[in-house]
Formats: sequence, structure tokens, C-alpha cells
Amino acid sequence: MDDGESSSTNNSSRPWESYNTVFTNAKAGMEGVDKEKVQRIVYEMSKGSKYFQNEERKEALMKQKIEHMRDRCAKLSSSDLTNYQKVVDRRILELEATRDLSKIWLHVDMDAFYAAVETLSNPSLKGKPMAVGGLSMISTANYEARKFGVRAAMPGFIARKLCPDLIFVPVDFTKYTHYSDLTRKVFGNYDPNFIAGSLDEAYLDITEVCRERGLSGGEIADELRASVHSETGLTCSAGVAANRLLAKVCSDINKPNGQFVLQNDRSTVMTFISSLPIRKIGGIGKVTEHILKDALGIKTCEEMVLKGSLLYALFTQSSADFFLSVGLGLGKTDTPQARSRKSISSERTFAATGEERLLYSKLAEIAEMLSHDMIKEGLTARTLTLKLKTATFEIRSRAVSLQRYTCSSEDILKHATKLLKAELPVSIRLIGLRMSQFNEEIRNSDPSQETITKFIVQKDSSMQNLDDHDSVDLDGLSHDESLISFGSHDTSYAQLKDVVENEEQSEIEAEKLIPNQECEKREERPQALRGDALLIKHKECKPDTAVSLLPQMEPLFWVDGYKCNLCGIELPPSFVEERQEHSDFHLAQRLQNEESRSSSSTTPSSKRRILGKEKRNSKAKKQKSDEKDVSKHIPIHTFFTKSNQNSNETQRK
DNA sequence: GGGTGGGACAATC
DNA sequence: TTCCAGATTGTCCCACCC
Repeated sequence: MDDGESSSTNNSSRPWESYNTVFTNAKAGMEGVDKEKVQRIVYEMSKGSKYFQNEERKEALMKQKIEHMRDRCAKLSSSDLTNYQKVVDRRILELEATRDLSKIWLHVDMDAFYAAVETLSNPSLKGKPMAVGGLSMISTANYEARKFGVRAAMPGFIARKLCPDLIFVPVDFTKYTHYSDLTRKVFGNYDPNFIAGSLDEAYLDITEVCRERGLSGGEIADELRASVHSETGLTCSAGVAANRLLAKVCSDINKPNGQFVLQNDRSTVMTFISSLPIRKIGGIGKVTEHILKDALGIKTCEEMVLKGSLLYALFTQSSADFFLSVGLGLGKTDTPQARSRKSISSERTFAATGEERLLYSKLAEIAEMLSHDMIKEGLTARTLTLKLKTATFEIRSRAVSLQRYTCSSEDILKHATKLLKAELPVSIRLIGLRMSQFNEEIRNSDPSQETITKFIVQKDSSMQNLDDHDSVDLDGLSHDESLISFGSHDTSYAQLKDVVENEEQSEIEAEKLIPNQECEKREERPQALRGDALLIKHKECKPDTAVSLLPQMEPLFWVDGYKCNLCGIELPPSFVEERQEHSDFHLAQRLQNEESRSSSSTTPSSKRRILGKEKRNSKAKKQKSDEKDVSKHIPIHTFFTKSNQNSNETQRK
């Protein structure tokens, strides 16, 4: 939808015109596309579906937000605007002071990457319209397919309608990773600290290499692209500019197999940015574009500066700052420290169902996948988030923070089951699980300790079965067996239900016995300390030799002088520290299990149910009040509008 | 009253 | 015939604690 005034009611003869789809947005290779035809087909294929209804619901909400913003805009007095303009003027000076034109950044973007890789391995696809993905969703399309309006993130069945001869090729990440590695080897020759955006794009600081070799940014880009082509047989496009934001915009200009250089001087940058549509900026998507366009009439980056006072009046400071810096053509010029991931997740879509057994079975599969990924990455975490997409495409998420770090599929499943249970009955089409709040001690451990870390992480998962009564009782089955049996046998489902229900009872009882605060305090201590505490608590424990970790636990000793009797890990006697750590690990493990037994490992579910209810109630109340004050209901990505004008003014003072 | 962490959810690629 | 992904991040609100 290009016009905020249009709606499905005043376009009855051409209803598709108001259907807000991303599939008609400008994308490389789609210049000659009959947008109206694409939009009509997408509309015809979608209308009436649950997906469509949900889109309409979201659209209505967005319109409401836009209306509200317009209202607030209209209410601003001239003195308000004068004051906000002063803020803008000051911020412009501050932002200008940070402008750095000394760097040369290069953004490389592979052309239709997945599709190009598939064509390399199957040359018969050359020249034919092809998409990587399936009928439900396609990941990318080659340029022949794009001529028909087919593009990434489009459902395959719609793509086939647009292009009946479209060839579908299944996604093969192993292949793409291989080619991505080849490109990265080339990138590394120009900037060893390059930033990989994704498999198919990267940012390189080529300031040094330009200086050393006396070449311009454009010449380096030329050489790099030729090098990527000779190493991989793939083409890429590049953008060269003073910062990453601009370089990314530039790499899209002469796509495919081209490049664009933006000179590093202020006036060239300002001219370039002045007419640039806001949607070209990374971070401004469909929603933000609509809000800025329809509520404030901002279509180009230049207008972000011209209407800066409105932005500061209506958005939060951080959002307004971002918009203003975009309008000034500013972007990041430093090479950030390697960003560490903050969460890890796994989700799957399936035919919508409300059948509990099926849902629990899916949950078990996803918990297993997530656990597997965590072990592979050497991560343990303590916040679990369950994501659900209902049959009506409504997204729900429910989270719980655990008292200990874990990566075990049993732990994940146990808590995820509780979260899911609270949502039932509901018909669901997607389940996702996410773990966040990583244990930094394990992640940042000395590489020389990698073996032991890996061991801890792996065993943290597998050991749960052995001695954690709190975990789902798997009757001594191995991981794989447990998964299979869970997914396919009624008994496993019944077991899980029982475990969850019994546990709730024990949690309620435990809550009576142990004050929650005490558990939290203990949780704050690092694991090693907790082990020490246990040693103090149980003075009969003696390190190494035959260590009795707890009176009721089998003592630890080294079989044949090198093999742990509890888990089988092999550590020669010379590995003194590792052995100590290892016995600490068993101690900590044991203590955690003890804690789990004697107290709730999460918020007691009885309490949680009440809390949940209160929360839902307060949420319902909130929604009601939001109907009155829509500004509280505009959580649009980074660009949150101010929830409260007064609070913002206070902030500014 | 300010700081902080948990939880929900929207946004992007 | 088929009927809209998956992964990750950022920001807000709110409850709780000091």
C-alpha cells in the first residue's frame, strides 16, 4: 500500500491495491516487473486465508498507530516545535562532530547466493527461472525468476502462480556454507577482521589495504570481486563508502555483478543521501517505512533532518537519533569487537493442530534439536522462551528463567512442557524454543580448557538422566532412544505428563519448606563456590583420591588410574587441575540436583499460575487503557514512539 | 524513586 | 493438489528490591 489514505473499503474494484505486501518492493533484478499484476496475484492467492486475516489485523493496528501519531502531530504547538527544533539543532552539531571520513568501507553482497550456488552445481539450471526452497517458502530466486516477481521469503505456491515454469531446488546449507567459506578466505586477504553479515554478505574496512597498495576503494573492490569470481565461480556486488551504512546502500546500486563508489567527502555524501528513499536504509523495514511515510510524510533520508523536530517529538530519543544520523549520512566506522550471540533457538512449523500428544511430541523434537545445537556450540543458558504461532498466526511467547545453566534436552523439555501446558488448549502451527542468558564462564573459558569445557557441556546434558530425579524419567534410555520413544509411544507422553504434574506438586511442597530468596542467593554464587560450600557442608568429602561427593553418592575414583568411575572420562594423573575441575563438576552437578529436589527449580508453578493470571489480567487492563492511549502501543522495532510525552520531557530536562 | 532483570513481542534479514 | 520460514536482536513495560 503506497497511500496511507487508501483502505480496502474505498478500493472495492481493485482490492489488491490496498493489500500491503512486501513482494512488490524494489529489489535487485525486479525493475521491469509488472507490480500491479504481482500484487493482484498475491492478493488473490492470499485472500480469505488465516494468514491474510492476520495480516489485515496487523494492518488495522498499524493504521491505528499511524492515526494516533497524526493526532499527536496535529496537537503540537508551534512553541513545542520550536523547542524540539532546538534539540535537533544541538543533536546535529553533536552528530556532525562524530563524522569520520577517514575510513574506506566495502560492503560485499553475493548475487542471488543460494540460487547461484545451485546453478554452479547443476549448470542445466542456467537461464531458467529457479527458486531455492519449497512450496511453503522460498529462500531466494535467481534473476530469471525475479523477472516474474518471484523473490525471497515468498511462499512457493504463490511463486509458482507467478511463474508456472519455476524450478524448485531444495535448500542445502552445507553447500552454501562451503562457498561462503571460500568467499571469506578472499575477504580475509583484504581485511582480516572483516564483519560477516550473513553467509552471503560482509563488511570490510579496506582503509589500510588501500593505503598500503596505493589503490582506490573502487580498484580494491574491482580486484576483490574478480578474486571472488575466480575462487568460487560466483559473482558479487560491492559498495564503497565512508561508513558501513552507506557502503551497504551502495552495494545494492549496481547489482548484480557491479559496484558503486561513494566519495568520502561531506557534500557528496549529503547529495547522495538527500534523495535516497528511507527503505534503502538497513534497519528501516516495511513497518517503519509506513509509519514515517504515512504519519509524518517522510519519504527520503533528507526529510529526516528537515522534519527532525517531529521525530524528536514523537519517537524515543534513541529512535530519533538513529533517524537523524541516517539523514546526515552517518554510520558506523569502527570495527566492533566480535559480537557474541545472545541467544540460540530452534523452531518448526507444521500443520496446525490442537492435539496435545502431537504438540508435546513436536516440543520434544525441538528441545532435542536445540540441546544438540547448544552442545555443538558449547553453550549453557538459563532463560528458556517458548514461542508459539497459533493457527490464526498469532505469535505468543512465554519465558522462564531457570535456577541453573543447562543445555540438556531433558531440562529444556521439562520446563518447555510446563510453559506449553499453561497455554493449552490451543491450535498451534509453530513451536519454537529459545535459550538465552548464557553462562559466560563456560563460553569464555580458556581455549586450553576446551576439552574439559566440552566435556562439562556434554555431560551436563547427559548426566541429567543419571542422577537428576527432577528430570523427565527416561528409564535409562539413551538420548536418541528417549527421543524416539517420546515421539512415538503413548507411555512416554503419559510419563511426561505425570512428571510435570508430580513435579508441580513437589514444587508446591518445596515452596513451603524453603524460602525462595534463599535459593536465589545460592544461585548467584559461581558454581565452583557452590561446590566449595558443599564440601564445607559435608566435611567427610576429601578431594580426589576416592572423593565422596555426597554421603548418598557413589564416590569418585579413577579406574586404572585415569578413568572416572562416574562418567568414564579419561584424564591422566598429570592433569591435576583438570581432575580437580572434574571432581568439582560432579560436585556442582550433584548440588544442583540436590537443589532441584529440595526446592523449585523455577518459579513454583502454583505461584506462577497466580502470577500468570495476574499478569494476564494486568495485560488485559493494559490493552484496555491502550485503546485509549494508542501511543503506549507502538512497539515498532527500534523505533518505539514515546509512551509518555511528559516522561520524555522530564528526560530531556 | 531509581535501578535492574524478567518477560513479551515486534522487527529485520 | 499444494496454502506464508527460521534465527536473532532490540526495546518496552512492569514487578521487585534497595
